[in-house]
Amino acid sequence: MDLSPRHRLILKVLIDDFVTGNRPVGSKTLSEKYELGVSPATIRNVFRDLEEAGLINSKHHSGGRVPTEMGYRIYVDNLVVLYELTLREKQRIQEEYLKNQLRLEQILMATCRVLSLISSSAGVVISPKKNFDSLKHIELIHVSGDEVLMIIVTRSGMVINRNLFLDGNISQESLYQISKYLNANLKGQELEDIHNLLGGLKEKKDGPEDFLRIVSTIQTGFEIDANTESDIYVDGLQNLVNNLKGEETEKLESILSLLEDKKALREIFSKYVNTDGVLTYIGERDSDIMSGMSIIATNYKLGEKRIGSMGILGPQRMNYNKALPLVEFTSKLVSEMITRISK
Amino acid sequence: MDLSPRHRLILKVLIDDFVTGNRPVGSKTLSEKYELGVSPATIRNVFRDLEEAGLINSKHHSGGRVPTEMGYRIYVDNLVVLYELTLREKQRIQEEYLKNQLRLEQILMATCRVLSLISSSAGVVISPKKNFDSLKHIELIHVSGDEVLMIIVTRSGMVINRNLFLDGNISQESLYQISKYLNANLKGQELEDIHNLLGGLKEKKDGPEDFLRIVSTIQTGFEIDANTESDIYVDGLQNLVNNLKGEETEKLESILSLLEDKKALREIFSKYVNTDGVLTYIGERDSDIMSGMSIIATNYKLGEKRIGSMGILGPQRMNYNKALPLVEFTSKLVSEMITRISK
DNA sequence: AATTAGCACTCTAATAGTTAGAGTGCTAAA
DNA sequence: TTTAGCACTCTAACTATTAGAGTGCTAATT
Repeated sequence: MDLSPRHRLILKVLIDDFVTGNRPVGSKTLSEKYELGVSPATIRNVFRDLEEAGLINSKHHSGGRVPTEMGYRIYVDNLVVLYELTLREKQRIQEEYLKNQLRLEQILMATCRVLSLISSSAGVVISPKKNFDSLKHIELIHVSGDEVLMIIVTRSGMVINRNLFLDGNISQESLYQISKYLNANLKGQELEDIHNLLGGLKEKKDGPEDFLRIVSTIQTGFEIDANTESDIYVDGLQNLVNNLKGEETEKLESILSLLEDKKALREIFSKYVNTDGVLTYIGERDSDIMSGMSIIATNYKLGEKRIGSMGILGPQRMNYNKALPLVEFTSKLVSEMITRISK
Repeated sequence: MDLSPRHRLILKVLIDDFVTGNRPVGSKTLSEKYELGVSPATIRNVFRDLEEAGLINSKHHSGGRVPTEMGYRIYVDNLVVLYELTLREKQRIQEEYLKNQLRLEQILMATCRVLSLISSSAGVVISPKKNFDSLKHIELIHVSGDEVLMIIVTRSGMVINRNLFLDGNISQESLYQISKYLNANLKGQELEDIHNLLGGLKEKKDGPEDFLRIVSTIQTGFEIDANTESDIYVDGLQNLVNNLKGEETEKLESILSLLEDKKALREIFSKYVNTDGVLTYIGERDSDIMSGMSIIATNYKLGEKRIGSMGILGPQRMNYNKALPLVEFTSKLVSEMITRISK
């Protein structure tokens, strides 16, 4: 399936045109609108080849051609000429961050807003995976009776609250001592490792007496389920309505329920945390929910460490040439900001 | 504009029918479908009166009648016969809560889900107003250098985190002492009052020396902006798509952006916090954003105190007879649960 | 006096027919 | 290998037509 330069060119302009105009593209229009140097008849011949290769499609006998998922795949991987964000656009993005830049939560929210605003699709940002974040501070607070509030501050700036229930009463004084001990010994470790470490200390009975009495409970506080314990930010739903205008409303409904289903969304986006570069997922025809839709996503980092994922979700027919650089640029910016505030 | 019983009856069945069938209602259908004991001609006469009174409308000369906002108003206030939730429905609601019932956040989320599921509209829940919540526990934690994390646990179960920056360094020991002092003196007070109290202590230089040194900063931590500091839960967006199917997509777009605009949403719903009973807002023709839509909302309580608001947002043409009891029942349930967990 | 039957009229939504425009594949010529 | 030419196809837009439901008015009925 190696394509000649002409085949590639024609596939590219076909997709460019389809993405802009949202209607099937015919040989005549293509030759008139773009200076391809070949006649419609030649284009038709190329179309035939592309159709045989499964890269384009036509719904009706004389209805013009439309890219298939595979066509988009080739386009995104090889053909798209990335648009360079203008200075104005970059400024606009940066301004959005300047409004409130102190807290992690606000940075992520702004990121989501930026993604949706500039791409005219839905922006999605998943907060850092907590289990790989590292401990900045821990504190145990006696709330009432046998109830203890455990506060974990992580390096990336998240604050995790846990309600723990002990077997018996414990004084705030003891809790202070235990907090002190925990901070001295665990600071800087990843939360997931801490869970294991605590297991070890429990086994070896290593540590102050008060601490050993409640170590099991504390350990459960460090059980972090990556699948339920990250926040998800979604923005720009109205863009989806706009983009899917005219298509069946069921599509819109199913996408909206996907975007409301935190668990499913997390599952979809989580795979981008641990892969570098901006990736494009193009919904397949048979997988009902994402059919006709694409996701452009990447990760963001704290220092050199990939901690979360972000991206945009829009119709397959979207401006990849702008969306890809947007996601890339924004992710770098977020990473910088997060790295800065964690110092 | 006092309506005879017959006028009221006909307005009621007209709206009942329109809400169910979503198409304009004519005199003949009405007389055939319902046993009104009068002929179509009589119904037509009644229609004329109702039309003169501004309660119903017809878009085209022979296009059947449709209720106006005023018509809905009368219907909701005087005519609707409330549906009694079946035992099954009540059970279903309670089950939704049983899945995760420990934390306030989860209760509110479940409430939102219930509202949207059963009403087939969008559910909206606003978390408790923080400034009227009362203090259960406060703790100051030294994070690094001059940065202090202030944790406030409220009676209703919320945990508020604040990053404070002091003028100079302070030891964790001092912070423990200050926390102790604050808990001893402020526990049980409303957060807003605490802000004022701290001002008084600052004036009078009343309290331990360490405390007075940072009282101003602590005070700023209690500045709570009710307009930005409550969480909002929204669920059931796909229902809106379904309900507004067939209408212009602009409506859907504007409603979705409203639901994404936390500030606006909060503004709309906040007025229900301090009024008792289930209220119905019926969007007016000229106010663009809510035209064609209705809100059914009420508050929920901690003990006897109204602390937050909740409700559903759907098309004007909705099942008021079911929506109203749903909101009422659910709000009572939430109030009970919140009251229980705060003990 | 209130209600209803009858009637002529109106409007929508569904159906079918027509046509211009864009697109197609194939063949033969360049 | 490319292109011109041609016969054919399909859609979307437009027009007619019609059945069905609804209306207001008037005169008859209760």
